[in-house]
Amino acid sequence: MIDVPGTLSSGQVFLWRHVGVFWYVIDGQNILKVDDTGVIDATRTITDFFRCGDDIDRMHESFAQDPLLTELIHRYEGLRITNQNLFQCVISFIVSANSNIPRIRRNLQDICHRFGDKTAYDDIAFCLFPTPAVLAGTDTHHIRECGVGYRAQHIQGASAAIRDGLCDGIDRMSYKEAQGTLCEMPGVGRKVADCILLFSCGHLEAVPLDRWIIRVMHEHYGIGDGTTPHTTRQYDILHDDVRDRLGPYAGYAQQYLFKMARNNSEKPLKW
DNA sequence: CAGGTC
DNA sequence: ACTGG
Repeated sequence: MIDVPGTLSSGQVFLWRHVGVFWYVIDGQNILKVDDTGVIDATRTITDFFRCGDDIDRMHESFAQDPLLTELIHRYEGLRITNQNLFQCVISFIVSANSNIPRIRRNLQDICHRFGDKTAYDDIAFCLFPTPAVLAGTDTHHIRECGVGYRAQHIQGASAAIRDGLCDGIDRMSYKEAQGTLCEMPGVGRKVADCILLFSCGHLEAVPLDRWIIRVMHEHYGIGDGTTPHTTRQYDILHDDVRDRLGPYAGYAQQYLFKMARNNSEKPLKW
């Protein structure tokens, strides 16, 4: 059973809306209609957005020797990793760098309202996510008006790269090969690449090392020193240690730990 | 200070 | 270095 609201509000998906008993998710040019069980309809092809094929029992077994993860998979039962539209995911996490989740949501909504096609579904008005060509052809001055600041240059450059085919066939690449491809885009470093690799490319060994996870890995596992790595080499060393410790479902483990860290923080979560 | 990058 | 909770 999928925990739909828990998954949508876990910092991996930003463009969703709760209307009545349904959730509507903007996923590229698609609108997904979701109820408590998962995706039930869509304006385009239905995607396996909640990765229903993942072997959750097998994941539980791989966490058996880890008391913390064993507790968290019960506390947050039904929390899933999503399988998102690649381009929207790239832009989402470029926007996320050195920002906060309420602001990321606002920035992405503004991008849809200014540059995405308007449509209606179930008599509700929606704006789709713009295509790579549209954002690539937009002056950075106008992208900046969405509140993204200096990230506007990165958004335009990454959009042009994807429009020109940089990421074609990325689903057939290995983790490292896909990472190298993604990191060619401006605004995409190791952490943002790991988000894309996990949430769009299905690489469950990808572990986005953000401030929260870095802190948790230090405090609960004694891995790293709790500070953000500032070179790719530092990031890679830490990533290897973290992945070795969390196992083949490290990406899932990361999402449970991220949820725990944020829920335990002093500040009430705003979204 | 915020799901980092150049 | 942008930006706002």
